[in-house]
Amino acid sequence: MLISLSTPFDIKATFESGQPIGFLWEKIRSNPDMWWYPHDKGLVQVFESHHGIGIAGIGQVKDLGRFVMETFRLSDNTAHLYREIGRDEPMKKMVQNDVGLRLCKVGLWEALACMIVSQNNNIPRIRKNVQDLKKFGEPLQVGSIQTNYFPRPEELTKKALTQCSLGYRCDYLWGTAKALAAGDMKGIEKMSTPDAKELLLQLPGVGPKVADCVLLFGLGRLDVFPTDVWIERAMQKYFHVKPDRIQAFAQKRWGKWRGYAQQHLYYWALTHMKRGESDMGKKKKKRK
DNA sequence: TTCCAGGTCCTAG
DNA sequence: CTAGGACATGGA
Repeated sequence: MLISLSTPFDIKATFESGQPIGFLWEKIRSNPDMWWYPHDKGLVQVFESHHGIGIAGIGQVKDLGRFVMETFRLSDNTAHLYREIGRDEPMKKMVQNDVGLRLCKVGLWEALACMIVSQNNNIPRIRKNVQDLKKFGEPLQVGSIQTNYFPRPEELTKKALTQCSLGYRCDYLWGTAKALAAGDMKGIEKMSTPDAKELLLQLPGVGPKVADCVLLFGLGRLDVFPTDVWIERAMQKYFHVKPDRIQAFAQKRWGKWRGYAQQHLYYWALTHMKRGESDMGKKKKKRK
C-alpha cells in the first residue's frame, strides 16, 4: 500500500525539528531521506520519490491511512492557519520558509518519554537515549528489517532503564512509567488543556515546559506554546518579548494555533541562530 | 579542563 | 513566591 502526498511535506524539517517523532522513528543510514516506524504488525515508511513524498506500509499494516492522517495531522488546514499566524513579520517569513514542516502527533507515553529525556540534554543524545529505550520493546521483523516497538510503560524495569545512560532523568522516567502503568493519566485525552496540564505536572520530571510539549505532541493540543531556552532567545531577538511575557504574547498573537507558531519559531532558531546569540545574560554554573 | 544541552527539583531567603 | 544551584552523561 502506498500513499502519495499532494500537501507540502519537508522530511528533513519534519523529522529534524526536535519533535518526538524524530527521536522515535529510525532513519535509514544509506538514505537520510527515508524514515520508518513500527505500526500494527508492519512498518510505515516515509520517503522522497520522484513525484514528491511517498508513504508506504510494509508488511501487515491495517489502518495506514488513519495512522498517517493522525500522525502527520494531514487534516489540519495549514494553508489557512499559516495565513492566520503569518499575518505579520517575522512569523510570516518563518512559516513560508518551512511550509513543509509537519507538526506531528505521537502517543501520550511516547511523548512523555521523549520530553522527559530531553530536559537539559542535546538533540543528538536525546535521539540516542530514545533509540536505546527501544531495545526493551517487542522485536519486529519485516523482510530484512529488524527493529523493535517502543516499550510500553509496564514493559520497562528499573534495571533496564539504568542501562540507557539517562543520567538523573532515569528516576523521572521510571516514576512516570509506573504512574502510567497504574492508570494515573486515565481520561486525560478528554480533559481541557489546563486540566490536562495540571494532571501532567503531577508526574516526576514533568515541569511546565515538558507538560506543554506533551500537550502539543502527545495530545495534539495546539493551544500551547512550549518555551525552552531557544524559544526565549528567539522571542527576545525577533519579537523583543521578555521571558515573563512570552505566554501572554503568544496567546494574543497566535491564539489557538500557537503550537504551530512555536514549532516554526523553534526550527527557525535552530537553523538560523547561533548558540549564544541573545542579549539576555546566560546563567553560569559554579563549581562545588 | 570547562562549558553546554528543547529543565526540573529542592532549598534558602 | 522567587532566585540559585544540583543534577548525570557525553561531545566540543
